[in-house]
Amino acid sequence: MLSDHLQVFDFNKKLKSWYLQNHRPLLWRQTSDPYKIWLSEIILQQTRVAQGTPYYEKFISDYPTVFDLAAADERDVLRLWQGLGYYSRARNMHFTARQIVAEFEGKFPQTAVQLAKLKGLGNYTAAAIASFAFGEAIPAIDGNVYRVMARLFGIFTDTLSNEGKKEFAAVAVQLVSHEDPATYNQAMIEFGALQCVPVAPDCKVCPFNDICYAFKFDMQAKLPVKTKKAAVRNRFFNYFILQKGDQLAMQERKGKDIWKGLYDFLMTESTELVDSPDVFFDDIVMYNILSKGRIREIPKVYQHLLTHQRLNVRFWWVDIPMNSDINLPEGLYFYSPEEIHSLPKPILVDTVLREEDYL
DNA sequence: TAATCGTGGGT
DNA sequence: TACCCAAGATT
Repeated sequence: MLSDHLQVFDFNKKLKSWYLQNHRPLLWRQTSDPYKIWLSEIILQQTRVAQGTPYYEKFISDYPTVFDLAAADERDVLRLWQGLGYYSRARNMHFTARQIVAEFEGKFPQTAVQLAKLKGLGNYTAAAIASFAFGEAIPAIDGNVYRVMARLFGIFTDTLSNEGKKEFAAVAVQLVSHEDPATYNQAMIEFGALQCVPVAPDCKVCPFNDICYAFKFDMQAKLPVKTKKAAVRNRFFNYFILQKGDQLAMQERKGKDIWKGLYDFLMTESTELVDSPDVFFDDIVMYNILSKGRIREIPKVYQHLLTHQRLNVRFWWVDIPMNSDINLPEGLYFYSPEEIHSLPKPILVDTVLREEDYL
């Protein structure tokens, strides 16, 4: 551990020097506008820079200010977010934009404590905005920073445990620069992202290989310590794409399951793969719907991987005659191709519709 | 508090 | 292939 102020001062000096020579010219670093910084931080949660960058550009273009975002429909915000995943980020961001306009006249709170009260902002994001936009001397500890600290100082406490968070935070508070906290936080994050990478870091060229615990004891692969993930569970979805003319029946997903707020089709979930449409007719509700139309061929199985789920999905296309008086279940409506294009959809649904040349 | 929330890239 | 992981937050 860095035991005194002189060592901390020296560490910060070398870190900043490394940063000034090696950092990437990322768009959201060219501004001190808290709205843009906030937007970038939400987008980058659990998301790679390469994947998030085009979304950042789209959002800044469509919603240049917090007022523009607040004035938007949630559906359009989700549509712009489509493909990024973790859609609660978009819903919370939209909610918070409206709160900032309604309660704070469009101005962001300026301290991490105040920022952390907003929906979608936890300790990390609040600290990041507070330091980047307002110069607060508070450490912003993301996954990169956990990794850097764990390796440098040989901290084996689980970074995701409460104990670990306290321990790492205590060390980080000692390290953070009070002269230039914004650059310090950017530098720690960038150092983790570029130099102290998760797999096979090139420690020969690391400016800290003289003091690094992990390098000294060859423990780079063991640090940081993280709890292992829960097992992936298998789920079996049967989607029914009811098509009437050029319109498809879609519905907004509700509840606590995946893809809340996005649009998909009539669906049943089963405990195993369904190979014949016969079983669907056992359910009276499904019978009443399916008997109004004609099921096409038995569709292929798509496997769609989420962090904790493996979805095995069949899309059963059902042609409904134009003169049918079919009554759709609650929440299900026919939409035109143009409307469907503008609806936010899970990437799997979007992919299938494109494959069928529908979108 | 441990489980859950997406998607895509890398190995 | 199967697994890891990526500027975390919420419940």
